[in-house]
Amino acid sequence: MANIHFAKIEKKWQKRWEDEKAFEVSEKSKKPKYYVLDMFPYPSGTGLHMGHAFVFTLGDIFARFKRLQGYNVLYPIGYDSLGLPAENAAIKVGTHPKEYTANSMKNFMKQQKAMGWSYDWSRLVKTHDPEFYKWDQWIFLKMLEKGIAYRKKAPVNWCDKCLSVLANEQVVNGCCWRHEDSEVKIKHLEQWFFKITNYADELLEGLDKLDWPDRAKKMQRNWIGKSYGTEIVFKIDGKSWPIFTTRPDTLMGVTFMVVSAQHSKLMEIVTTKQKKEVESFLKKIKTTSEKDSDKLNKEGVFSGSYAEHPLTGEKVPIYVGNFVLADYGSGMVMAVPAHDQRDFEFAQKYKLPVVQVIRRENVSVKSYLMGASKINDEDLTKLNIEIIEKTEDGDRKIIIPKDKLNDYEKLIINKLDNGFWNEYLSDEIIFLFKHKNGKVERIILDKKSEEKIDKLASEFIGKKWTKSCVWKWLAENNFYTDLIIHEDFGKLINSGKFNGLESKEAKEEISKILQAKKLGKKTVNYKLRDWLISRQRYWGTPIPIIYCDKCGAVPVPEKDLPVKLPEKVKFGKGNPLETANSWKETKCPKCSGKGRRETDTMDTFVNSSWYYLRYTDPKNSKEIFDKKKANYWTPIDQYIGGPEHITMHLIYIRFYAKFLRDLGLLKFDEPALKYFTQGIVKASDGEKMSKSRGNVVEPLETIEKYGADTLRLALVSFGLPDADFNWNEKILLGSNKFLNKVYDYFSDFKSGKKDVKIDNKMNKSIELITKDIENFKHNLAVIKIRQLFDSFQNVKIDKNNAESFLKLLHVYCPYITEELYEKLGNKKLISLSEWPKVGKIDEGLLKAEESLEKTIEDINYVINLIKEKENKDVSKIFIYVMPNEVENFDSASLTKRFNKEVKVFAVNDSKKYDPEGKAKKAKPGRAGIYLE
RNA sequence: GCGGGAGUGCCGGAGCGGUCAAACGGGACAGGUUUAGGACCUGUUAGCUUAGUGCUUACGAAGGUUCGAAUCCUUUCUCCCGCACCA
Repeated sequence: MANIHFAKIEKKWQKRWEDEKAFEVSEKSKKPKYYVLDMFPYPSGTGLHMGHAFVFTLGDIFARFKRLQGYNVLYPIGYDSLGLPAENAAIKVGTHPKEYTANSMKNFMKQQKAMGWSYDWSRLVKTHDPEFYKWDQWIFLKMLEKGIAYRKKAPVNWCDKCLSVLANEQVVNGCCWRHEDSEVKIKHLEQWFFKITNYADELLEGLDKLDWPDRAKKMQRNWIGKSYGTEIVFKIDGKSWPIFTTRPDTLMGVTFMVVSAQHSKLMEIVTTKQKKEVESFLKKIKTTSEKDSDKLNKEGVFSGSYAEHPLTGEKVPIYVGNFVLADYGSGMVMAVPAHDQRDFEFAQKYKLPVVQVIRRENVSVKSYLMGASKINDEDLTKLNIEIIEKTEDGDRKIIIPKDKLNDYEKLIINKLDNGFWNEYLSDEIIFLFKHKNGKVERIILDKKSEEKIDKLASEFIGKKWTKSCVWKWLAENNFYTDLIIHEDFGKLINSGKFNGLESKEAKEEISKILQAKKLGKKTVNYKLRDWLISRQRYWGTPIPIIYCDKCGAVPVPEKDLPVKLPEKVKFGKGNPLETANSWKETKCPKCSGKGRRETDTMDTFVNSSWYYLRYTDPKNSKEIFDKKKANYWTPIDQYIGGPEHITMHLIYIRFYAKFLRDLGLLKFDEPALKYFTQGIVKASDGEKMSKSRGNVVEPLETIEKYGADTLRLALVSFGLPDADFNWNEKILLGSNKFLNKVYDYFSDFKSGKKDVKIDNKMNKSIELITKDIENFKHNLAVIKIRQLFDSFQNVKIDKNNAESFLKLLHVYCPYITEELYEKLGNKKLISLSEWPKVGKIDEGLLKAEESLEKTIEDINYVINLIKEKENKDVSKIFIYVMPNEVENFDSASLTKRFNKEVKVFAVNDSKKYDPEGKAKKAKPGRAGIYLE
């Protein structure tokens, strides 16, 4: 077998594609448009890695596929070239980020071209180009105008290694997203924000329309975190303090309040008496709380103040707690320990009362059977009562089936000693007291009956039964707690006039009453925060603002854009732009007085939030883009990228689209209709590929050794593209082998006759493969392509089918298919040809082939068997088939295949040779056979 | 804790109500070819059985729905990923 000269072929076709501008497109086409987009790469110095090779190959396959299907496909590429790594390299190696970036890009481009990706290079976009980031600045000014961009002093996440602040989305487990070992600190700084929360609702609702993986949609929903609830006003010292809750139905169970330790108005609540204690508490949690990724212990301290319960007017103590978020809701919560796990933990720790106000239906009945020596275990098991624990003194913890509750009551009334009691918990805690005279009293525990129960209990056992004692007991024994402490909905108890209401009704009712009293209203809350865009770094888009002592923060006029990055700055000591004095000092655009430029730059996610639009009109120097062009190409029909971008990039890009739409520039709501997330390429040992582990496989090296087509084919053959997979050298070799066979077959191609069977198989394959590609099931499509090849590799097929086959393979292996397509006599590029059409499919014929295959299998099996058992070689094969199937069995080709004499008979052929009556074994679709 | 996904042969992985002992690859084994190795070709690869078309177990575990389940439902175990004190 000849080895393919990949390098030569690759070079040849790269040049042809370039010379013919094969993949350059314009909006002046009659074909329908289709926008395929890969997330543009950050050009790092290390070059393209296998992960890149994989994603972009997926994109290229899809772009080529759509192109062949007759779409006007926009498949652009660019570089997300602003960003921290370039700057950090600058610090480390001493090069300027610009140089570093230029080198990286050069390196990238070479590799990208080698992979055979069919980009429209004429639309290349680089975000570090002032002609690009000029429009970042322009959008910023527009946002400022519309009140979307604003500046405020805020507690921000600070990473000591980045020497910059981070967006909320960039904080991972309390650490920096790029530096896992760098704890994020809280600093208070004046920073620029984008009011993404204005679009929270739309960002949430828009998800329904998108053809995205469920996982991605769910993650975004979760990130936006909309929750419906009620704002309830608690009065503290006559002042109103609203809090947010999703469970107003538990309002009557509030036993204390907790305010966040980071609350900005915390000290207004703390009394002078408690001040010292609170302060030392604050100090303590500052030093301990930070790194805990596990749930941290709930801790707190009494503030000294009390809040007024909006319904009962009762005084509720306020605690300062470490577990309440300052920036969610209002930074204070009403604590309902019976129906919130965190509140319960806190209540237990600080011995605060717990009041159950929601009762669940249909939960098992539990009882603690004290004393009751006359009741033996058999009595209980007879009633199907489960004894879960027995104490030394004969007490039993039991679970009673709901329907046996009456029987249980009867049993204990009969057998309980006079002058004793039993309590159990069904929907409520029920006490059965059996007096000395035999009278039985049944009392349900609530606030009113508490005193009476207390009295009776002390009469009976001589010591006081109090609620606090029960709670202590509960805490120690954990027996009833799961029935009382729960977060479920149910019916209200212990809630005065709301008793008996369902949670849902109670929510409405209580909200209504609060609203009437002006002490509350229904409201919504989001987890989503405004986007903090200020970064104290150099290699980003300068924020176009000039500070003036007289005029304040003045936007740079549009005509003065772009505000270019100064070249001469000092790296490594704080914010580099601070060191560019001649750049920093400028005139105030308003009063022409002394002005000072904003030295912060924008988060680089700003660039990727709209780059896809610039591709539609990349060289426009007058506008951000031509509206007509942009609206012709967009929205993106198929977006492809990593799962790590779901909560950052993909939220921001949607936000930007909505803002630009509101500016009147765009006509759509959602920028990316379909989104595909690829899996991660891991090393063959299942670990991440990394230099330190020494398990990295370099795309470029692989290309040199096996060819780009081999690499591309192998990458999609590993498994489903959206699942992670491990690198496997064998699959690479297998792919290479296959391509060699294909190359051999077609490079020496002589057209055969048209064949119905091959047509049929081809048509079926086209149908299935098209579907697979459409759904990104490339591993399956490749298998079908291989099977298709297997089916004809020993015969001559006609030119039409040959071309169809090459086109199917082309999306995966563009180079050799171009080469072979040319060898078939085509002058035009296969890249710009047409996807094969599905012709008529004869399912019957396919079945007939299947049955032929099965028969061949049978024959092979028996040949082996005879050889093994009798050590005889078979020389003649007789096949018996249904009369209508005879035509499917061509004895000549079978003779050739087995290199033995083959005779085919219809089962009803009276002249057939059949000494053992094997014809009787024949069934429709399966032949009978006899060998000798 | 919450949310998502997955558990199939020696391995990677198809199948997602009957056509399944399970595509396709890899590995292993046997045979052919070859000076040998490699490469290539042919076949076998749950168990039993019969010269194949038969039976029995199998699709993490246990139940259920159905004439029929790897496929649907319930419970449970394990693993992976994302979010995480969001009131």
